[in-house]
Amino acid sequence: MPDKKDRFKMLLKEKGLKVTTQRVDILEALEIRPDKHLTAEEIYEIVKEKNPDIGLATVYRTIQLLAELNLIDKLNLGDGYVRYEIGNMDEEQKTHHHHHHLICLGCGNVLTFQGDLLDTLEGQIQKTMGFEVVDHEVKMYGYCKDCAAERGKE
Amino acid sequence: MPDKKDRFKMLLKEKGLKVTTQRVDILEALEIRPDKHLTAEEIYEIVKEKNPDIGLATVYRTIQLLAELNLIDKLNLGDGYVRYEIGNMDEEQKTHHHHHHLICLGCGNVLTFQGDLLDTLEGQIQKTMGFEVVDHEVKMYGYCKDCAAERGKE
DNA sequence: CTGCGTGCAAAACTTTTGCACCAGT
DNA sequence: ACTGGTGCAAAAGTTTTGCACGCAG
Repeated sequence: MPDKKDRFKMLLKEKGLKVTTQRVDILEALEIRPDKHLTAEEIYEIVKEKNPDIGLATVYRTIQLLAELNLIDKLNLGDGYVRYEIGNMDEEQKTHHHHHHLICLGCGNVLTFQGDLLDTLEGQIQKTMGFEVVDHEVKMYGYCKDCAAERGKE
Repeated sequence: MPDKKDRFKMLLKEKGLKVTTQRVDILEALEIRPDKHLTAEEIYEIVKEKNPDIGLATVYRTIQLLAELNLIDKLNLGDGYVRYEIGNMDEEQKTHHHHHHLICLGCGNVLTFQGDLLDTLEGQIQKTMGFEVVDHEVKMYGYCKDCAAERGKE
């Protein structure tokens, strides 16, 4: 895949916006982080290591920009923080995200899964209710393999 | 179905908690309202019509209580407000809620649907990933029948 | 140069908490 | 009476906004 940073820079130029170090740093933070699902504050802390002068307001403003450009997805785990993750869709596939999350009630980890069954469900909704589905978000709460085993022992 | 208010009062007594007018008023507000999915502030406004002296803090405290008793469900539409709706489950069926919402991007209405297909999906997740699903929440964004028709015209 | 973007601080907003008073049991 | 509940106001916490300065184009 083409580097996400390049795509970002391209989009900025297209729209007559400026490519600043802060904006690139913030995208990088989201890209590098393996555990994903970062809050604004977490992104701020990461970027500050490299660029201590950055302001939290800039993080919020850039996050909003990135979401508008469909480069990142908003995600709400219900813990009071809004979280963000890099979108994993292809170039032009701007619609239909893949927000399928398994949230472990034991360790708090968030896994992702690919649900092709959702398409069937959407077809059903379209037919029975006339509701035209554009995007969806699915959250499953439960226990991951390890935590389920741990609980089984007790 | 047995009156939800009676069930609430019963549960309160069981736990040695008090049945106050405020608590009953708040449950009533959630029960009466047809459009459901109310924010704390909205509940506050509704109850204030009947009991102008109520405080917003009491609404928050009661909401928390009702959620703990599984009488209402938390719901996050991603618009910055936490919302609440009366649970539609049977007496003892405390696990596995039915948070299946269709959110219309046109008119903003929120519809509900019953998704039996989700069970299939859960079985698949259990098998392939060893993740034990306890509860789930599904949100579909799109256009309801009316709004889809409206958009078709243009 | 021109104007968009940034940092800082203050504001805005939702939700929580401390405390004195009040009401249900 | 006792104890938990309420209202008010202040606090806490996240996100937004106004403004002067600085940097990208």
